Amino acid sequence: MSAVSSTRAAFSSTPSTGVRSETVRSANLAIILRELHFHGPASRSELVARTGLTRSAIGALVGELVKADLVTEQRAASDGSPGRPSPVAAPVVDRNVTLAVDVAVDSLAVAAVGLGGVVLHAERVDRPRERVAVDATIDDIVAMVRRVEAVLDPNCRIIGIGVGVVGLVNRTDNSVSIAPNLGWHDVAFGARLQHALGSRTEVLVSNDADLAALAEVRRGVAAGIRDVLYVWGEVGVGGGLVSRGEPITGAAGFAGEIGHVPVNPDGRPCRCGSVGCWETEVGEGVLLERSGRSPDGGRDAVDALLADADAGVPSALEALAVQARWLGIGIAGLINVMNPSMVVLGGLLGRVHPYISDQVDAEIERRALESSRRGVVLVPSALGGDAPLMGAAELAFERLLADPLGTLRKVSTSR
Amino acid sequence: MSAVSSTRAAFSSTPSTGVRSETVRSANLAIILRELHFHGPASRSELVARTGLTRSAIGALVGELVKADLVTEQRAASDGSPGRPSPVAAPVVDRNVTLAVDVAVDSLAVAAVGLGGVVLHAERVDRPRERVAVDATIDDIVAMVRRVEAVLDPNCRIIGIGVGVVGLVNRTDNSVSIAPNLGWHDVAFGARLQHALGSRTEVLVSNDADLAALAEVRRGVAAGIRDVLYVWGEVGVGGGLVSRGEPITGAAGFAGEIGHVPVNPDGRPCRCGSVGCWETEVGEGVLLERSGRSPDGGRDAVDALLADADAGVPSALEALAVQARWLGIGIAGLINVMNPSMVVLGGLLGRVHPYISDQVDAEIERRALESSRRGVVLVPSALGGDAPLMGAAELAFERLLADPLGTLRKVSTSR
DNA sequence: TCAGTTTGTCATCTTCACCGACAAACGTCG
DNA sequence: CGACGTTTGTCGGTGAAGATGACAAACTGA
Repeated sequence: MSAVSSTRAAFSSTPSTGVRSETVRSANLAIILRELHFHGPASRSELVARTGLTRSAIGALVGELVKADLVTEQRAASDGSPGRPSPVAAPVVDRNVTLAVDVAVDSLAVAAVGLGGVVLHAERVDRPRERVAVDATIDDIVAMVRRVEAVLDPNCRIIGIGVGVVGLVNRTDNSVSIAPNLGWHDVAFGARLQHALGSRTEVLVSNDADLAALAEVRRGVAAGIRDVLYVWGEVGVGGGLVSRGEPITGAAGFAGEIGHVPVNPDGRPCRCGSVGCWETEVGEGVLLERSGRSPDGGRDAVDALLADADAGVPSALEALAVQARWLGIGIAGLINVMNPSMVVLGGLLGRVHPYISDQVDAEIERRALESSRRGVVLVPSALGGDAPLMGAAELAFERLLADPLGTLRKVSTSR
Repeated sequence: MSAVSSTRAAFSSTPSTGVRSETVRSANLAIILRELHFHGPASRSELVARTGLTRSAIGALVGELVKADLVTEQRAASDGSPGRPSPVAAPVVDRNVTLAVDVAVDSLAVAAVGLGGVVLHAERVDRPRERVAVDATIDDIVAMVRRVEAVLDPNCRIIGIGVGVVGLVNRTDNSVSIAPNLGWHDVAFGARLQHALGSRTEVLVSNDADLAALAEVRRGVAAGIRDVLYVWGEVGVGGGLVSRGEPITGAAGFAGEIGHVPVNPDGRPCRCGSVGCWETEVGEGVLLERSGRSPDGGRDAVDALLADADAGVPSALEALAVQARWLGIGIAGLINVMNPSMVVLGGLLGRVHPYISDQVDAEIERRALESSRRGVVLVPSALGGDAPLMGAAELAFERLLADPLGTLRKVSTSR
């Protein structure tokens, strides 16, 4: 079981284990820390209002977090209102840090993200196709992590390490089952990276589209929205499903492979071995092909296509129209399945969407049930290409946010 | 917000509100009551082992449940093991009852279900197409409820009332948005039925496929399995999605309309207005049509078709083969989206499955990603046609199981 | 019948949040 | 500039709930 779900089990809706008063403390500390992490600094009185706890309880809880160096308190700047000013609690950004890693197809990124979601330092390097092997990737990541660590506060704690990988990730053991774009197959990536880093904290690995969805829901366009469908498309199409504010992982963590839903059973063969998968109709390759270009023209070819569309070139408009139809068909099906209140489009699909939004909307209106689609909004991703990286950081923070002091005890002894 | 999610919010993973010691008590009472409701009678020492609470805590908690007449304690039958025997706690079935209602296409069912999931009394009546109007339906339900109530223990409490309807149900206000098979449109069904029954407890309404899924996960073939895809098909196709043991409802409760996922965009028109929805390829109508029968032959025609298949009649086998292909295509897509560990087939699809399981498996193997489908099992429904009714009862129990004493206070004052 | 084992019960302790009184720190008004 | 009202932190006391540990009860088996 992943760390996220296990630490939360104590307070889930069907807890097998009993609740003790100690659990109450940990839950209330978690509430406050989550509040500060996600919504930024807040005065004590704001915390009182939001949690419903008393002033004395909040005082004690914040005090404990301060003692643990997770939170600082500062005098409030006077805002003109009467009464004694309430000190403002803020997360200690510099000394509570997660490392986030993104293993993309042609680039590698590492970031250090402080509590509160502040990016302290980030690096992204392009890399040639020859260096995507597992060992080379791990070597490169370790080197980047060392560079990033050198910049950090020497007294800082590494709370967790989160990794996003373009591929199918088994979240029960942080291994990569298959990553076609990297040529990986059954790699115990989490364990190997952890060993290479010499870290005692578990390296959490997840699918990059799932992490992008997490990032958008936590800090992006979908912040605060509980039922979200995130669709990420470049060469392939992936997705992240969020229900009640929590990502749907599936039994082993493979959920969200929406690019391989059959939409055209007699269509093109897919690299997954099936035929007519959604990504064979909305991926970058077909779009370029339909506009008369080479399917592996890459980003530059897409730019040219969109320029053509701006200029009104018929072949470009036609290719986009076909794209719009299939995009609408796939999204409509997923709306019927999930009934989200927001659909977020990332990657290529986010770039293309402004050109075809009307056609996509029309197709959805035709294909999705009226009840299910009522109130749904389609929006482009807010975090762009760094969404998986930000999601990886959030994944690494989850353990701390679920049980602050308990996690800290483990982190401090692991050094 | 539905009662289920609101009562659980206090202990969900992201509680906005603080946790008090009173909440601890209510959570622990809930744990014990859930244990007894779902897993049957248990000795106190078993409860100690399962919850991790101490003997004294369990004693006090069980005592409180006994005082509330939710639980009885009896001396254990000696089982040959040494030591002082632990009294066995069992739910009080007869006096804690929910009413379950199932509004199906051509029948109506009402049941009284006692705590622990025991069906105390159930009635199902077929009804002609002329009586499906809202008012007639409500009249019939009220009459059936009165008959059922007459059989119950005069001292029993009605804990809740749950209703399943063949149609799209808005769970935020228990209204039926649209039920094509009944000709209903925007009906405040929950409120109207509640008024007609003269009840003060909220009548909870949900989609019948969602409820069938709930029933299968709580007490059927999928008991204890956390990620389940339930596919229910007769004339139309519906579904219930379960992730982490909890049903996925979507933003307004419309999630699970898997029958309207586009699988054949240039296929048959669907009664929903779209084209090539999954149910146009796997519903009862096409299956009969493909075997050379009238599409509205109903259950008898299906029986004849299956008899033909047993006898090896080519047209029947061919129709089933086509059915198998489309069934596999749809399920494969949903496996890629959800990564369940079990797929449950209900209704017609459950009946047909034994005839075509190999072909369906083969299609899934071709269409679903290897990682996602690994370990997935397809099984027919265990509860059959009564699954929605049983699910309605479970829906009605949820409030009590989330906060036993708090709910009881409301129930007792409402009479 | 007696030792061994398991379990219920009871008094006491610890933890944690609530409550109420008081003091501190601010703005405002005369 | 100082008194007043307002808001908020702090501190001691209270109550609820589970943990602890000693002791009694109830069963098995020799």
